[in-house]
Amino acid sequence: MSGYDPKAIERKWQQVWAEEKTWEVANPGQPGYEAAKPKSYVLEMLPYPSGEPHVGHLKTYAVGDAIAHFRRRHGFEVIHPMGYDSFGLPAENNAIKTGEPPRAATERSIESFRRQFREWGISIDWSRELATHTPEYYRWTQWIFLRLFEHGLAYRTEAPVQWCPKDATVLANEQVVDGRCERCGTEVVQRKLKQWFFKITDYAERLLADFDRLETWPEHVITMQRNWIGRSEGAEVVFRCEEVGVDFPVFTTRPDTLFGATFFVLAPEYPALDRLVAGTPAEDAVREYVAKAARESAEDRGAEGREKTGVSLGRSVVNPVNGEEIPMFVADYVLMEYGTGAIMAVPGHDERDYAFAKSFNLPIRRVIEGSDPETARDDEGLPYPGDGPMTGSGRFDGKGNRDAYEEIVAWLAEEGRGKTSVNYRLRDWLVSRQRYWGAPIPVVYCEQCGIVPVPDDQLPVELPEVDDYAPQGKSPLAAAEEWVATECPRCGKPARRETDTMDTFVDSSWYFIRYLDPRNEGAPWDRDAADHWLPVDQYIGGVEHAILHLMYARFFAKALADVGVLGVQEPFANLFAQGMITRDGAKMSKSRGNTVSPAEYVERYGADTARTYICFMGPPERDADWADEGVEGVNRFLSRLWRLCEEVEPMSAAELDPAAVRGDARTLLAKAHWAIDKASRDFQRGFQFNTVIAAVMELVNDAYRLKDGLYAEAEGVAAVRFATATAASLIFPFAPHLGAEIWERLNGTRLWEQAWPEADAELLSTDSVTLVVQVNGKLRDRIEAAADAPREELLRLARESEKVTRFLDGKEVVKEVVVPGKLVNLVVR
RNA sequence: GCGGGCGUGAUGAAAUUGGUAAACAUGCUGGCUUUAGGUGCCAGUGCUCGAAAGAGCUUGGGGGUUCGAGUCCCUCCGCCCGCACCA
Repeated sequence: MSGYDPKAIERKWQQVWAEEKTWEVANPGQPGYEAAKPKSYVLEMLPYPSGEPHVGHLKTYAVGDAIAHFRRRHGFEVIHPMGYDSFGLPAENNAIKTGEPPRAATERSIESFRRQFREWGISIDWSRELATHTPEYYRWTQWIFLRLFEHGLAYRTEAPVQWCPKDATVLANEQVVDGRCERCGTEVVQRKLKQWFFKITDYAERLLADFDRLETWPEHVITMQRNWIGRSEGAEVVFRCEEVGVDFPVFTTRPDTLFGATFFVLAPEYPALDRLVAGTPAEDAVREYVAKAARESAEDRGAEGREKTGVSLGRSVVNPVNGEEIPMFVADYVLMEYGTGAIMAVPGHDERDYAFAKSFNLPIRRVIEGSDPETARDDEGLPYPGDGPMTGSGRFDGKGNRDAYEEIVAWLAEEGRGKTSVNYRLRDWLVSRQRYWGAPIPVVYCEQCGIVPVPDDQLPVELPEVDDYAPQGKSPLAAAEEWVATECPRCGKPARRETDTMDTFVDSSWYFIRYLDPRNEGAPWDRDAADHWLPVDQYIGGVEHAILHLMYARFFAKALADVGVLGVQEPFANLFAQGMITRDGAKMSKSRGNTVSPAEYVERYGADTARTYICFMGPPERDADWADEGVEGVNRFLSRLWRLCEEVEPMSAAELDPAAVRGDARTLLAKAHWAIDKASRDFQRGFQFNTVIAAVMELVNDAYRLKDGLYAEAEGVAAVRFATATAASLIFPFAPHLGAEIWERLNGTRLWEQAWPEADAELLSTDSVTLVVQVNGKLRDRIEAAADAPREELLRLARESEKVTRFLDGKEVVKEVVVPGKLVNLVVR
């Protein structure tokens, strides 16, 4: 025996698949298009090519590839493409450090990723490969930008934005975590800058509503997005400052507490603030407070348990429900980004307002009775956030606060002082970056015409070569004078190009559509091709993209549908969020020195072992810790399967008649069909690959136990052959090279062209079954009985058992429970 | 604080509708093969008592429903993830 040689086997099949372009599929209307087959779009999130792929990538593509293979063998025409999210900061930061242009380093990484994906044997349609940093791709990223611009969905405005001093760029809200840059961990600061935004807030409602259109998404991902969008219902109520004649609308979720408002607060960034205090005694104090707030980081401002600070404005507003004048303050616990940047403060029923009122000695008033009868009406139980009857609220007294809520809003609306309102936490998506390595924003600034979009026929706006990649507070593109200086496409006069580039999340928000028609030079995609393949039937990736990428891509699909170039509202019908692979219980990182290099394991054990191990570690959605012993265990199993094949291959076998087979041959055959059944069900039940593989292991174990006896007869040999080929067939989605090799040796055909096996119901059922006998729910014996034995027969057998009678002696059986095929339970007293 | 997830042997984990807890794998122990080591094959391995037969106990803790609970209900504890001065 020559032993399991994964290297030789894997090289052989990878060559076959590459030469024959096995995994390529054609679009409708193209030669080779399979009209009869239902389509299935299986997609893993595209990798950011940096250095070498890591085990996280291996897991994503091992899981996705298993699904792709499974679907193909169920008769689907599976499209399974691959590409690279190749614009981005790491390559650029590397360029700043080493001087090597980002393009060179990126293309080297792509090369390495491509090679390893091939070595892993992933069944990719390479004819559709793309990279987002190529002009052929970002030309269409720019094209999409222009369409959004035309539809008012891309706009430029000056706004306070989050600036990362280290990466020297602004960031989207989603890319700031706890006041720090999501990428490098540096504290962000606020700056006021003119920036490009996408109007994702217009889509807040649809992004929420269309969760209903999704088939299978993990509940927690939906929840995270729902929280992020942060819809809250309430009312907008207008308070007026008579002294200066300005209206201050506020958003509140508690209009029922309006009578309890005892003061009013503006955010430090509130635009009308200057005007309010100019020339008043409060001016200096307010200016100072605002300046101090501006200096503080977002993280410090949001710190937990922070003392409430603020300054009185010396002005007041009128509460529209009772005409009362209440004092105005500026305080940093009110955020300009949320609501209207102003609040009515109800210290009796809001904790934050309560804390502020305590510090500033402001009145605290109860307007809703508490639930505790002892303190329902006095000030002991304040602040009280719950429900109850209204009090101190004029004509609403005695009503439940929920009813009063509706009536107060209706009344305000009549008076023109308020209306129902819905507020979102979601902000518009800030897409400009003051960095080099991204798609240039395709607009031109003309003194005469203003912002002028670059015409479609002048795309792509190519990224110019520059000498210095280091950002100087503005994009390195600004230094490319020749490139910046252009002429206005509208009037022909000298004009300047936009020097910011687009957030890389823009690139990855539509790549899955480009795959469908990747070489199209006249359009981003052919509409028929997109309509045919979309939506993605199964999307696979890490949960770290739950909000950013997945929400942006959902927004893009809707926006593109509105633009009229796409036919789906939701790009990803089913999402599978895989768990992380850890080492020694910790996230892998270079600084920790606990990384696992897939290449090393592929070299030592082969890709089949590495892939199968990853799928065997546990349910793929769960985090799992890498263990070298586990890899060896899986390698041992694949070797066992291989040796079984080598052993039976040369033996002569008889034709098998499943109906006539008896004895061990039948036992093994039945086991094979059990494995088919189990594997098929578990595969579909949430991709429980670990138990699929365990079932194949059981089959191989049984074959080993029975084979020596079976080899005596040609029928027995046939049974072992069948078990071996079945094991190869079932393990194929995880170990495609080994599966294909064994199948070819035993059956002479190509495994991936064979339909997924179906279990023979005849062989799944057995004549006799083992039943458990319990007395008072405790296991006492097991009995063999005919599968169709009647209840009386089962009870007789159970009572006859010696092990059972011991527990029945001197007792009275008060109840007999019989579950056919499972158990008998005798209840005694 | 709000939302979501999880808690089962020495370890990774199984357990379709409530019906044999611990499949499969790792690790460990023993046997066979081998000059030896490794590999390979076979067997054993939840805990306690017991020489054994056997008995009792066991799914984070406590309680409940049921003939029967890892699974359903209540309650408490612990860990992980997301959001968080969001009006």
